[in-house]
This record gives sequence, structure tokens and C-alpha cells, in this order.
Amino acid sequence: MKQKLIDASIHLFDEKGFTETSVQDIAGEIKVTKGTFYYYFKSKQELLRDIHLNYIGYLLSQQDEIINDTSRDSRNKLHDTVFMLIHSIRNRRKSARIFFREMRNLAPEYLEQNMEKRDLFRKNVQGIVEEGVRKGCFQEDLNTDMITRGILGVANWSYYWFNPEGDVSDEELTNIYLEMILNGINKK
Amino acid sequence: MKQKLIDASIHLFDEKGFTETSVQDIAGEIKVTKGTFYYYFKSKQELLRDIHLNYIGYLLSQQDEIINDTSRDSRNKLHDTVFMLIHSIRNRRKSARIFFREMRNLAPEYLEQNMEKRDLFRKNVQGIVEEGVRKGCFQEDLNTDMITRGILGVANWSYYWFNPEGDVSDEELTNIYLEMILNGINKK
Amino acid sequence: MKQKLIDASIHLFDEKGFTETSVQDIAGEIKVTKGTFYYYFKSKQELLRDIHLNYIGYLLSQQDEIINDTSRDSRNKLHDTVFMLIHSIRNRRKSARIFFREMRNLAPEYLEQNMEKRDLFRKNVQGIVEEGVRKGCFQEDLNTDMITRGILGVANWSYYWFNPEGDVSDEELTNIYLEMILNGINKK
Amino acid sequence: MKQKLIDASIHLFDEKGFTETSVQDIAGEIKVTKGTFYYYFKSKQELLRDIHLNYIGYLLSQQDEIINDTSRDSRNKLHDTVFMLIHSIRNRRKSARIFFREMRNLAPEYLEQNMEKRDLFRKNVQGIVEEGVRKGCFQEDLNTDMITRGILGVANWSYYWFNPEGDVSDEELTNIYLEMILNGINKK
DNA sequence: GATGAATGAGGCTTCATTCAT
DNA sequence: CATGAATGAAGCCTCATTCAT
Repeated sequence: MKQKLIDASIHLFDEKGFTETSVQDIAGEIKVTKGTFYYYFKSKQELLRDIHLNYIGYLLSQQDEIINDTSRDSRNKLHDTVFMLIHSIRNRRKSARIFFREMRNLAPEYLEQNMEKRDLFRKNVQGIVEEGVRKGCFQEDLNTDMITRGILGVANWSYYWFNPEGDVSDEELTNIYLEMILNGINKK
Repeated sequence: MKQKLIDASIHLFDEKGFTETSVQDIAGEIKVTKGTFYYYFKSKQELLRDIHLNYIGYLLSQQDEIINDTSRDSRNKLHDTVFMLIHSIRNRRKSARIFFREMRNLAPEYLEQNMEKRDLFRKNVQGIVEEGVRKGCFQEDLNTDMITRGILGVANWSYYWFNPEGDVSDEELTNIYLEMILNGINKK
Repeated sequence: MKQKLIDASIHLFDEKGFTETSVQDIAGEIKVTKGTFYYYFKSKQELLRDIHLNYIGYLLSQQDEIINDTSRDSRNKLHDTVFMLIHSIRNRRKSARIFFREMRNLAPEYLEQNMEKRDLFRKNVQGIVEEGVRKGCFQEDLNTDMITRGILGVANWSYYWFNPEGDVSDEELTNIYLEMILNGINKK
Repeated sequence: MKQKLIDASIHLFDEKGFTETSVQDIAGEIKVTKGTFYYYFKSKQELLRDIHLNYIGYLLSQQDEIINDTSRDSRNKLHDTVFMLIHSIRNRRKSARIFFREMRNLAPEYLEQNMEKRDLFRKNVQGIVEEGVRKGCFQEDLNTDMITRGILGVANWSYYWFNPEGDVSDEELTNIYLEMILNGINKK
């Protein structure tokens, strides 16, 4: 029941927004009453927090595996990171969009936690880039902070338009982007 | 007065969100009464629509100049586009974020107009990329649609973190991104 | 201009009701601004009062002529009264309906005036009936109060449905009603 | 609770009018909060509709019994109809006045339903009159439509002034009116 | 005479939340 | 576990009215 409520909320929060979705909407979606909602959640905000924690937790655990895979070099790890993000669109897109869009609606305490984890994720990606620089994969004079943010921009933005069921698969899109990031679009 | 109301709303919508900002908040921000608000706007939605139309109108007019500047080649036009976007952060960041985040809250009719114009902007950028391919600037086998979306991802994402007053200027950031997009980060 | 405002209000008050008609509606109807309205009337209520006074004044003056016409007997005077009311539908219907329906919205002081005049009108009709009884035109044991109210019911009710442009003219309707009131519908 | 809300509204709508009565007034009347009102009614209009449907439903069901009573002739049925209406003043006066006065405030769809039922009621009374003509009770050349409207005028108008607790009882008033309608007031 | 700007009060409605059962 | 009833705060919007020009 709790999971059903969470799933319903994720759907509705993504579609209409957190504030625009009422507890009634959520309960109605799975045919229970508001009372039931409050049996499982202390408040609407607590539910939002759960969604956020779950999403960022998932992201960090996935990232953990990528970073600690000693069999892959920096380029591969960058590839794996972008692929992980784009691949997640299939079942995490809604959570991701809620994550980015509804941060504001978290209580300040949770917001801070949230931002820390988000920064951690980004810093970890930056770590991959810096490793690549150190190991001579990437150019020496990169502004790794800006580059990392650019790479994440490419990947994150795809949450707003990419259709995993369309002509281009997630693997293909990852390859297109990695090729651009690594080698650029200039004619050689 | 109308402009003061618009400015106050842009500030508040960006900070707290459209739904989370009450007409009272807006009126209070500039020390007038709600009645005054409704003297200038038929509804809160109409104000949001005005903000959207103004922003996308600005974007398209800037793009127009870039596209029609015959003295610049495709690479330059791409540079100009990215620079225009990043440079606009200084005074259009809030509008831009509202534009992307509060689309949902537009009436369906305006939403459609909005999406059309947004698509037009993207297609125009894609036009620059395709021109570059045709003229031999860029690689022949580019998936121009995906690449364009990637480029816009890099630029748009910066609206969420870039601080024009920080260490890196808008010109520098544009150069960093154009270098990545054109030549990649791989060590040559 | 004042008369144009009055005419527009009568139309709108009848159509939508006093409270449901805004000063804006009235001003808009004749393409002036609210300010203009307040140049001619101290308040919306004052306008309503004017409409009421005008209507009841008209009624009483018409009644005055009927009562004082010494050439007509009680039956004729009753006929003239009913005819006057039904005939007035053509150009006074709206005022009349406002008169009956919007009394509540008058300030208490005007309401009282209003009811007094209304009662006076009714008492005058009752006077005609009583004269008829005294003079032997009408039955002796009539409850003249109730009968008068019944007669007025017949006439007043027609304001809600009678169409002077329809098959039955105001003269004909008056005759039909007078015949019923005087002789009944029973087969003789 | 729902019934208490309805009763309170009927009282207030009659006294002050639908538009002039706020939901706050209704809730306050029975010492609950506005929230409670909206727990039971989707809107103020829905409540008005309920009142209308209830009233006209009552009227039609009463009429049904009268029409189908084969033991009564046309004169009796006319009597029963007028008595039913006047007798209902005691506990339906307010509903009735709301019914006639607040039609405008119904949503168009309900308004239409309403008018149909109202017309049906009138047509049914007209049926009684026509039956009387056919059976030789009433005069042959009656304009049954106009006469019916006149009879209803007499009865309906009494809702605006008749006091069932006064000197004249509802039975007596009915007799007075039936006598006038059937035999007229002329001295024989 | 007429207008446009501004106000403030009040109305309808939604909604997160609580609580007894 | 789950419900139904009730609350109270807050939000959007309308409107009569005032006033300086």
C-alpha cells in the first residue's frame, strides 16, 4: 500500500507538480481515502522527502559501483556515468524530474541534505574527470568543474526530452554524447 | 506599475515557484494591494503567460540576429548562440527558469504556442549545426538532432548553477564549452 | 447620460439581478467607465432606489386617473386597473420585475417607503372592490382583502410570462381575466 | 448535517437571496465551518440545485395524486390543486419563493430541466381545465392556457403575502379563490 | 463631465491535516 | 488498517467605491 501510494505520487507529482497535486488526488488514484494516506505518511512533505532520498540514494549507489570498478579507465567511467543516467530515464525519469523541480518544496533541513548529496554526486563525476587528466587521458588544462557541469548538463537535460522507446536507444545516445564530449564535432 | 508587478513576480516565481507565490505575495512585494494586481492582470495565469511570451520573444529575436549575420560561419554562429544563452543569465536567468519550470501552469492554449516557439528555437540551432555539416565544418555523420539537444543541454543547464559574478566569466565559460563541443576533451 | 445608465441598469438588473450586475457591467453596456457612473449616482443602491421610485410613482399616477374617473363604474375601474397593469408590461415589465424581486436590496429606509406605496396601491384597488360591493355591483359577502390580492395575483403574475407580441393582445388578456373574475369559468 | 445545511440555506436564501447569502452565513447559522459545507456540497450552486429539485419533485408528486384521483371531478381537482399550493405555504413557502426567484442562479443545464418541470406542472393544471371543458363543467370557449396561468397567478402570488397563522385559514382562502374562479364576483 | 488608478472588503473554493471510530 | 467527518488557513478573484486629474 505504501509503495502504491509512492508510485501514484511520483506519477502525479511529475505530471502536475507537487503543490498542484493534492493528497486527495494521490489517494483517489489508487482508490483509497485520505485517511489511509495519513496512516502511512506523516505529511505530504514526508512523502516528497522519501521520493528524493530514494532517488539520490539510487544514484549514489550506482555511481559507487562505477567509480570502484577498477577494470575501467576514466573514459569508460565517464561513459558508464552518462549511460547510467540516460538508462535510468526509463524507470527513474519521473523521480529525477521531481528531484530537480521540487527541491524547493522540501523542508529546509531536508533540502540541505539533498543538496549535499547532489553535490557529492557531481564532485564524484568531477573526480573521474580529474583522474582522467592526471592519467593523461584528458587534456591538461581542463577546467574540470565547468567541464563536469557541462557533461551533467548534457545528460540531465535528456530527462526532459529523451524517449527511450524512440528511434535512438539509450546506448546509442550515450555513444553520440560521449563521442561529442571526448572528440568534439569538428571535422578532423 | 505593471512592469513593477512583472518584475516582482519574476523574482518570486523563480524563488518560490508559481503556485507557491500568492498574488498577495506579489502585491505585498511592491507595497500595493491585490486589487491593484487585478487592475493590471486579468489573472495570475495571464501574468505568467506574459512572462513566457516576453522571454521566448527575446530569445527568438536574439537568435534571429545570430542566424542572419552573414559574416559568421557555422562555428561562430554556434559560439554566438551559446554565448547569447549564457550571457543572458545575468538578466534573464529568472525568466528562463520560470520558462522551463512553470510551463505546466500555463493554460493549454498558451502552452501549445509556447512549445511551438521553443521547438522553433531548437530547430533553428539545429539548422546551424546542419549548415556546418553541409559546409564541411562539422563531421558528416552527426545525428544533428541529438547533438543539438546536447548542446542546448550544456547551455541551459548553466542557468541552474552559473554565477556570472564568479571566477569564470560568461565569455570564458562559452569558450570552455565551445572547445569541448568542437574538439572534445580527449588529449590529442 | 443618466437616463442611458438607468435604462442599461434596468435591462441588466432584470436579466441578471441587482447583485449579479456590477457597476462595471452597467458602465460597459453603454461604453463609459465606472467613474462616469459615480458622477451620476452616489451608489448602486441609489440607482436601484430611483428605479423603484420611478416605477411605483408611475403606477400610482396611473391609478389616480383611474380612480378619479367619475364616468366609470366599479367594474370598469377594475377593468382599467387590470388593463393598465397588463398594458404596462410592454414598457415596464423589467422595472416591475425588478420592483418585486429586488426590494430586499434597498436600504431599510427606502424599503419601508416602498412597501407603504405598494400597500397604498393595493388598498386603492381594494377600494374599488369595496365600492362595487357597496354599490351592489359585486356580491355582498366578499372578503375584499383576499379578493383584491387574488386579482393582483392574476395581473402581476402575467409579468413573468405574458408576451405582448404574441397571439393574445393585452386587451384580449384583460378581457379574459375580467370575465373570469366577474363571472367565473363555470358553465351557466 | 447535510439536511441541517439545507434547512439553514433555505431560510437564508429566502430571507436575503441566494447571492446575498454567503457560504459563511450558512455554515455560521448552524455553527460549523465553511469546510464542512464543502464536505457535503461541491458548490453553493449544487446546493441551490438540490433545493430546486426537491421542491419541484414534491410539487409534481402531489399533483400526480390529484390528477389520478378518479373519485374527483374537474372542479374538485382544481380545488385540490389550489389547496395543495396554498396549503404548502406553511412548510414550503421558502422553497417556493427560492424556486421562483433564484432560477437565474442555476447553471444553464439545471435551469432547463427546471423550466421543463415547471412547464409540465402548468400543463398538467391546464389538462384539468381542459377536461372540465370537455366534460361540460366549464365554459366551452375558454382560452385554457390563459385561464390556467391566471389561476396559477392567484395561487402562486399568495406565497408572497399569505400568512397561514392569520385570520383566514388555508382552507378558507382556497374556498374564496375557487368561488371567484368558478363563479366570479359579480352579484347574481 | 469623464477617466484611470488604486483600494479593501468580502466571497467561493481548495486543501493539508486531525481524530474518533 | 482504513474511513468519514470536520476544521482552519489560505488562495484567487470580484467589486463597490474613492480620488486626483
